[in-house]
Order: sequence, then structure tokens, then C-alpha cells
Amino acid sequence: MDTVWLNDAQRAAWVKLVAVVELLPGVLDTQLRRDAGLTHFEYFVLAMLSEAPERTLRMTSLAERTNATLPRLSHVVRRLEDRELVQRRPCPEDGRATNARLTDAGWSAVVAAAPGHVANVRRHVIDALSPAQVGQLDDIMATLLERLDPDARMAP
Amino acid sequence: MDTVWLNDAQRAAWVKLVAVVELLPGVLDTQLRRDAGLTHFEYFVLAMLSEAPERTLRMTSLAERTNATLPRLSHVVRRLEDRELVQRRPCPEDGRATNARLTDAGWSAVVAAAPGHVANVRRHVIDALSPAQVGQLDDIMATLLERLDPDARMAP
DNA sequence: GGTAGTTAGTTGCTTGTTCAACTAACAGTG
DNA sequence: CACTGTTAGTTGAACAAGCAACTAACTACC
Repeated sequence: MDTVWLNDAQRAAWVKLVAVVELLPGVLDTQLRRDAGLTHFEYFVLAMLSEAPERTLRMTSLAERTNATLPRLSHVVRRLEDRELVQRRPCPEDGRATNARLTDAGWSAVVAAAPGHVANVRRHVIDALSPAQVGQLDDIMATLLERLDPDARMAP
Repeated sequence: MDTVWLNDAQRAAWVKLVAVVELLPGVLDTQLRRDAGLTHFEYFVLAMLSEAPERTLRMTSLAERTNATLPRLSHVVRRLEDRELVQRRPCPEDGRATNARLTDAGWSAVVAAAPGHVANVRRHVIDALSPAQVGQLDDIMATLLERLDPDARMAP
């Protein structure tokens, strides 16, 4: 199989994408840890729960929404449960399943963290882009997700 | 300070970007670990060295090119040195500095890993996008990098 | 030419992620 | 209704990343 290398334009875009992928998590984590004592992934878990009916989701469903593996999520939720931000209970309908539910303290934590987080996202990402670019970004990322996540696990 | 929330278009794009940032590292790491025994970050370090004059770079310069902190790079380079893919030597011009140099074995490792890696990048990212989208992605990521990396540490 | 401040890099420790192995429960089939 | 296979989730160990503290060397200034 012969290799088809990237042309200049492709390589330039790829290197920049890699840079963003490398830098963005640190920027998000730093602000949230400082201001809310949460990693971005923890925040995202709480935020997904906060938007779910009954503030409750099955672990599998939560893993899909947060793009995490089940083991990773399981560890994180256990730590969040230790901090009483989340509560875990066996699912009544399916004995194998576990429901994760956002506690009142967890809700308060999300509400408290959200404004600073959104401001940070604006400052570093959204406000830097024109509305047209936001649309392009949406299209491009949607396309990539189909390839990165072939089972289309992302919530519609 | 009142919060200016994201509108629907912004939120959609943001959530997808976060998903890509979460999923892409795993896709890159999995292929490279399986086929070459390297993480993507290790590969990228070796690749940056392979393109440098004398296959050598100062640690600081290498950290900039790989978007890594110095402590992180230091650990990774030590492990790469243990595997004899990289060699570290004090810089003659500046006693504080360290030069990292790609060994012949390191060069071979990059050369062996590159085709599979490029194919993977094509399959999951580049080939999914039109040339116009590649250009848009380049522009958007360049804009974000200015915000994420204000010291413009990225190599020009 | 000593002293203060900065820059380059490493190291230890704590934390988080991944991988593989495991348990338990459900679904389908003979 | 046992038996096979699959799905849901947890756990433990290995490994990687981030942070803070540290050493060493260079620069500049009085």
C-alpha cells in the first residue's frame, strides 16, 4: 500500500487542529479547576445530567453524551459521588444498569460554575469566530464526528 | 458581570468541537500504539525532531512545536531516551539548555510509523473534508490558536 | 565582580486515564 | 429451563500528565 502524503494545505490545517486539540483541554481545565474545583470533563458530566429528565441518566447514555469510555466515566462518577455531587442507584427496569442522578449540591455546582466557564469559552473560542465561521466549524466537526465516532453515539 | 450565554448555533458548534477534542486523541493513540508502539504525542515529538536541522532541537523549542509544557516534554523525552529513540546532550552554547537529538533508531521509528499514521489521519479527518473545508479549518484553527496560545508559540 | 532576578530544565508526588479482567444480569435458542 | 452469548458496569494495576519545588546557569546592574 503506497502512502498518499498530505499536501501543504492539508498539512497546515492538520497541524493546527492537533495544536488546538493539545491546548484546549488545558485552557478549559485550568479555569474550571481554579474557579469551581472541577475538571472540564467533570463539569461536562454534571452539565449533561443537569439537562436530562429527572437529572438522571444511565451510565451508558451518559458515557455517550460525554464521549467517554465506560471505565473512565465509572471512575469519575465514583469520585463525584464521594463529593456528593452525584448519586448512583441501580436501575429498576434493568438490573445490569446504573442510574446516575445529579444531587442538589451537584446542581448548585453546575449553576455556580457555568457563567465563568461560558465566559472562558467565549474568550478563547466563540468570540474569536465570525458567525459564518461558527457555522463552518459546526459543519466540519459534524463531518469529523461521523468518522471518529462511527456508531453515531453523539446525542442528536 | 452578567453572563452572555451561547446561542443555538454557537452551542451546537461548541459541543461538537468538544466531542472531537475528546475523541481524536484516542483515535490517534490507538492506531499508533498498536502499529508502532508510540503515543501520538511521542510520535509528534519524534516527527518534529526529524524535520529539524541536524535532527536536533532545544527542549524549549521542541516544547513549543509540540504545544507541550516543559515538564511534560521532559518526562516524555526521558522515556524516549530510555528506548534509545532520542539522545539528550547539554547545549554547548548555553549551559542551561539541553539539546534533544533523534537517533537513527528514532528516525527509523518515525519512518516506519508515518504511513500508517497518515493513512489514519486521512481516514478519520482529511479525506472527510472538501478542499474548501480544509481551508476553513485552517483559518478557524489559526484564529483559535491566537487565543489559546497568546504568546504565539507555534512555529510559523 | 558580587548579587538579584530570570531562564532552562529536571524531578517527585499526586491525580487521572487506560487496559484488561472480572461480575452480574439480560436475551435468545435448543 | 439450562446454555451460549451479549450487554452494563465496576475494579485494580500500569502508566501518563500536571503541578510545585528545586537546581543550575545565564544576564544585568550597582
